[in-house]
Amino acid sequence: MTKDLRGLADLDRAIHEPARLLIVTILSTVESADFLFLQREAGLTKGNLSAHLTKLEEAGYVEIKKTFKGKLPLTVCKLTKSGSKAFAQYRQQMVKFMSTTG
Amino acid sequence: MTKDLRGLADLDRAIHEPARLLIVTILSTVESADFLFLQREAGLTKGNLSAHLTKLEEAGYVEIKKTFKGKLPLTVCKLTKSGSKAFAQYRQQMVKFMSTTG
DNA sequence: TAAACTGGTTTGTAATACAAACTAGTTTGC
DNA sequence: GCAAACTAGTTTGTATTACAAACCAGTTTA
Repeated sequence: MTKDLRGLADLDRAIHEPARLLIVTILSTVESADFLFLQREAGLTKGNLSAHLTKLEEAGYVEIKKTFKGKLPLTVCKLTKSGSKAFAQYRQQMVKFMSTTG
Repeated sequence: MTKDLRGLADLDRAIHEPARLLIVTILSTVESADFLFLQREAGLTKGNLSAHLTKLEEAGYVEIKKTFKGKLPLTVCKLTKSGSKAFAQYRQQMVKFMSTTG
């Protein structure tokens, strides 16, 4: 397994951005997560989180379901199959390029 | 070694950007590199490379020496001590967060 | 019934990545 | 000898972005 460093230029930008990387990493550890949980966990402002979730949704990586908990809105997010795959590949690339052995 | 995922938000953005991550990774494999070598190796346009090198220099991560090879300009770049350290830490973080074990 | 709160989205703005256009000097062709 | 083409970069213009402040629709509290 050789490192063609140029592969670094092809990193998936939808995932690579730190805030989204954090969101996706969190989502990869749970079955699903609601908006406020993600906000607390990631430490993002609502506006910022909302924007990043929209990007991830547009990329097809996160599925967003709007429902209600009692009378209040509830936004539930989960990684799609495609999102899981993309994240797995991103991790593989990163570990490959960043590990010292090689 | 526990993963506090929030650490992902603190990734060094001077390094994290893909083009710069590529540049820094290349520089970490050589003692020094001139502008055109970096351009070929990284596959960046001159303008883009120039801008990224300036950023890395401003961050104190790359030292840029302008000299001449014969009569033509020669720009030689190398990682500073601080740059090497920052890159090592970046890699550590990334491997820590992206490895599946844990 | 108005004020404050909840769970978000939209909007404005500053920073960024990028390539095209430019610059300063050099070599080549005629 | 001088214009045209080339070298090695830098600066400038633009489109995209990340981000938080302002906003919004509905709900609870006073």
